[in-house]
Amino acid sequence: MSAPAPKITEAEWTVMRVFWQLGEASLGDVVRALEDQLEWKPRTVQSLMRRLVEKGALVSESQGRDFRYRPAFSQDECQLDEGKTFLQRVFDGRLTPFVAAMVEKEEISRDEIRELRALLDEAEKKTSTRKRS
Amino acid sequence: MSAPAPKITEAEWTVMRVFWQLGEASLGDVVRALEDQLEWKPRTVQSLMRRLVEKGALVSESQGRDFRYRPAFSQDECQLDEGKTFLQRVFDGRLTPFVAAMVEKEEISRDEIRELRALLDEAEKKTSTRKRS
DNA sequence: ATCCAAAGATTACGCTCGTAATCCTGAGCC
DNA sequence: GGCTCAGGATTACGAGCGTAATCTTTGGAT
Repeated sequence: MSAPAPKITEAEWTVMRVFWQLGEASLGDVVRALEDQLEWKPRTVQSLMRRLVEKGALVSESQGRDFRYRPAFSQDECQLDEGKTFLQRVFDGRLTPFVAAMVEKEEISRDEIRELRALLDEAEKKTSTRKRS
Repeated sequence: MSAPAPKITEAEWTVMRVFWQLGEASLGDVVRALEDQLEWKPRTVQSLMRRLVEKGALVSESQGRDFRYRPAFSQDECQLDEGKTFLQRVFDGRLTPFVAAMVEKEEISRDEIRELRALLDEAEKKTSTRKRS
C-alpha cells in the first residue's frame, strides 16, 4: 500500500482544509483563501506548506517560476487516521465509549441523535446483506 | 466553575491512566505499574509527573519525606475535553461525520453497531421524557 | 555509624511547532 | 533599464515534548 497519511498538526489542518476545498493551489491562493479568517503572514503559510511537503501531505509540481501544490491524501484518509489515533490515545481504541460520553455529557441535540441512528440503521442493513469479511 | 482540564500529551495520558486506576499513588507506585508495559526510566516518569503537577492535572501532597499524587480531574472530564478538541480540529466540531467515517471505512463490528444503537435509544428516551434544559 | 536506594530538584538535549524574518531571483510595469 | 512584488530557500527563536542524567537528601537496612 502507499505511504500512510502523515501526522498533521493543528495549524497544518487549517492549510489542508483549503487544499481539500480547492483541490490544487498556489501559495498565493492559500494566502488569499485564509486572509479573512486569520492573520497569518504569507511567510507563515509558506512555512506550513513547506513542512507539509516535507512530511508528504502535499505534493508540489514546478509550474514555470512558481509551484502548484495539491494534497497527497484525501481528507477522508486523514480524518480516519486522526480519528483512530485519537481513540487509541484517549478511549483505548473504542468508539462506543466516546459516543457515550458525548451523548451523556454534552447533551447532543435530538436531531443529531436521530442522524446517528439513521446512519447506524443503514450500516447494519449493509453488513447484514454482506458476508463477514 | 473550576479550572478547565489542561492539555495532556500522549506520554502524559499513559501516566494519567495509572492514576485513574489507582486513585492516588507515589512515584514508585506509578513506576511499578508501568514497568512491564514499557521501559521508562524512573526519572522519566518523574519528569512527566512533575509536568502534570505544573499544568494542574495532578495534585501533590507532602506525606512525610515523599509525596503522594492524585488526579485533579476525572478521566471523564479529560476524555470529553480531548474529544471536543479533536472533533473541532478534524471534523468541524461535529460528531456525526466522525461516526459515519468510522462505520463506513473501518468496518465497525456489528456488535459495536448494536451497542451504539442501544446507547442512542436510551439517550433518546431520556431526552424525550425530560424537559429541555 | 555507614551505606544504599528511593525520590525530590535541577539540568539537558535534540525535535517539532507556531510564527515568522531575511535574502534572493525572476517577471511584469513604467 | 530600474522598481516592485510574489514566491522560493534559508534561517530564527522561544515553547513544549520525549526522554532522560546528575546532584542532593533522607529514611531504612546492616
